[in-house]
Amino acid sequence: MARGRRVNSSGERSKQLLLEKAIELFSAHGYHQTKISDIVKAANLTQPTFYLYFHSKESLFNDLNSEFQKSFYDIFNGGLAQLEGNENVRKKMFAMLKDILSYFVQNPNLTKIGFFESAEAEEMKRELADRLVEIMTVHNIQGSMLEHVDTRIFVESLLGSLERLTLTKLLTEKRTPEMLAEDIINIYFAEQEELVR
Amino acid sequence: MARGRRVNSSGERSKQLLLEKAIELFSAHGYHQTKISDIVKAANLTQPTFYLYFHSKESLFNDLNSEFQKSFYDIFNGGLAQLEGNENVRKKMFAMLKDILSYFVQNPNLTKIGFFESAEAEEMKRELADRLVEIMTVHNIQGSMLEHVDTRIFVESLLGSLERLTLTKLLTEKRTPEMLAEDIINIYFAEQEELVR
Amino acid sequence: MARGRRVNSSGERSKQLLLEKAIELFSAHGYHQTKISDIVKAANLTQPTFYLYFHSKESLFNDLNSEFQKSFYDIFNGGLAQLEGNENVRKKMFAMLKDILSYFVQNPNLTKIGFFESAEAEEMKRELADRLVEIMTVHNIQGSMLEHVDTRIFVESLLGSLERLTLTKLLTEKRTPEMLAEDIINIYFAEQEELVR
Amino acid sequence: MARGRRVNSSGERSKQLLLEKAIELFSAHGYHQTKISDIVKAANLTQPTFYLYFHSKESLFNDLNSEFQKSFYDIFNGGLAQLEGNENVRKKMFAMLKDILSYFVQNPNLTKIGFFESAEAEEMKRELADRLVEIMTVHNIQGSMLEHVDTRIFVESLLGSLERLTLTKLLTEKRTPEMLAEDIINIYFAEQEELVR
DNA sequence: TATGAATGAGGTTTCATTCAT
DNA sequence: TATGAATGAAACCTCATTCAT
Repeated sequence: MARGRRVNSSGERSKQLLLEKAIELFSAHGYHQTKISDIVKAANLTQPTFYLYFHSKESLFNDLNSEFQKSFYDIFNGGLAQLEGNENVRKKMFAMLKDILSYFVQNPNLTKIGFFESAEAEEMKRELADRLVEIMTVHNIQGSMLEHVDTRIFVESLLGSLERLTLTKLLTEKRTPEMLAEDIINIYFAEQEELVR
Repeated sequence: MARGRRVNSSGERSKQLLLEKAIELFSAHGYHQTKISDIVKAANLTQPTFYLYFHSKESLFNDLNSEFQKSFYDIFNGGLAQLEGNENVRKKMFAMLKDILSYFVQNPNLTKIGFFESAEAEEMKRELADRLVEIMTVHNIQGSMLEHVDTRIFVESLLGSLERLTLTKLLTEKRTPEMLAEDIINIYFAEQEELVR
Repeated sequence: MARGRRVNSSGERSKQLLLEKAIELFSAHGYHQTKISDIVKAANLTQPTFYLYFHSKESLFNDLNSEFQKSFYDIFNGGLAQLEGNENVRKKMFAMLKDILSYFVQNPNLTKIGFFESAEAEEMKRELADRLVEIMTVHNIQGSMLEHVDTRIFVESLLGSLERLTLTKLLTEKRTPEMLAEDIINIYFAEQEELVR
Repeated sequence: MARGRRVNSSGERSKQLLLEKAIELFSAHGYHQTKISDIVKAANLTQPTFYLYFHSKESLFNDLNSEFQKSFYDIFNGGLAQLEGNENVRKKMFAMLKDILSYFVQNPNLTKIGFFESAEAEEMKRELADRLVEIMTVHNIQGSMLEHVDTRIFVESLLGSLERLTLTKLLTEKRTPEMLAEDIINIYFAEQEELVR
């Protein structure tokens, strides 16, 4: 390939392309198995071009992770805000789950990176769990039938379900966010006369 | 500097040591971030010694994974065999979970590798889920309260809970296998007059 | 984004700017640590513009070096011409040194490049020394007190003093050309009844 | 070249070889123009071998520089200690210079690196000059004929002479340490009845 | 059995330079 | 005249693996 600018080339487009390919490859094969050479090959560009738009492989990965986390926190915090107050917990939980899962389907590869691949994902989930436990404790939420289960356990279990169902049912498009949110609600907040006591 | 066989050295001992350190490091930092040099350093041996006992880094990892899978399948299949027949499902499930979790606590690092790190883990879990779904369907198991939840979803959710609780509660020794098995049973098989119909 | 010729731009101005910045940066950080990207950034221009005016990084550096050498040779040769004849050597030497040092202070960065940085500087100094030795020998100049010192050594020593004093006292503006010329004369041509014999 | 250990190879020897070649090349072409590939090629080894013995190109260079500086400081401080007290300054100066120059001839390439190439060289020389000025001031040393020259200037001039004569006469083996030390003494400490006042 | 010594292969990153506009 | 966009070439460095002892 000759040196210099290509016909019809655009920086914005190239950067976008690299970003897309990076997300695809990172999510498909993980950080270590994705080489810069893979990314630029997929984008039909060369390695120096990568460094025109990104500082380093690591920083690109971190940026992607941050992007995910930011969006996720926004949605999660929005949902949590609704949860305060103890009526209609079931409905509110459903709404929050649906929002989260909707974001996931709309950004499947970013989700794989930020929710499953990155080192920071685990910390984020721990925080998540902490917040949920707190809210549930303060507002005295938890299905009556689960009265024998510690709230912390309840929450971690739910998180695990969310993780696995996302991976196997949502991102494989076997189920929609709505369906999955309903499933989870059915499992963790079985319908009852009164959810709180 | 001295070379050759060390006094008091035994091949088996060296191999065992390398195995242990490899398990520790792979489980702690993952495959790619664990270098052969790290393993042998931890074992106080040298790199060529590694190749005396293992064909390659990859094959060692695969061996460890296989070891885990074999044990796991044994336990799982044992449990499944009990499950056939539809009385006392709750108890049998509890027993199976307890067995699995017991194996996990006894082999925490191998579990991290074989259940969480390896590429084959996912496939194994898929199989697991398949078998569980099959059994549950054939024997018509599933709590009445979950009648609105598809069996496949139910099973994947349970698997997710198992994963996450193992990681956050069992391997951190915050909960025993018994406790955790009970928790899961309480969540997924809430006590009822009759579990099956 | 806008491309093409800027309003108010003039080729000469851009070239001059690049030249200035290049001199600054080459003199401050040396050839290898000065990147084209640094130069154009400092000049608020872009890399291709650099190649509009200069053939390459190396050729620019060489040009700068040549510019210095040319000026230097002019001054030096002028001074040498005066030196022919053996009266008033002290005064003539002083004048020559002052002229050289004046040029140095007026072109501090170019001096750093052409007198200290460039590979050719050494060759130039060798020539310089040769010429000085020749003149001094032919005209039988050299302080009586230094009768035990070989002329070549005398000259190289003086050159070394010139180098170091330029670097540490002149270019740091701790001393004027006049002062420094006098200092050197005082060291190398201590006042005597008769300078020559 | 086949992989693995070569016949008759020795780590000590390889390291030494690399060190030698590195010193040669760094001193001949400077830091930036000396590639690791050059060094290992000269040593008939491969690049990874370099990293078996040195942490990085930069650290190797720094090590070499430090080695020079340490030796130099030792010699210099030894010389300075002798200088305290004001009799026989001429002799003591001669001795010190001879020691320094002797070290230089014995380590010509290291000298080029540590005294002429490294960034730290300048700082070292500044310190050197400071110490000399201090000693000369305190002990009231300085040739009578140089009474019109500021001590600082005197010292910097001497240092410049030392630099240049080292480069052009000593390292080219045109003059021995003894001869050069004498030359410098003759220039800067012209014989007199009394050196101090 | 074990190690000292070495390397093939390949990774990330940098930089001077060039093309298309 | 000037720039946005791109790349060839090559630098430093790492790691799994292997040979000679």
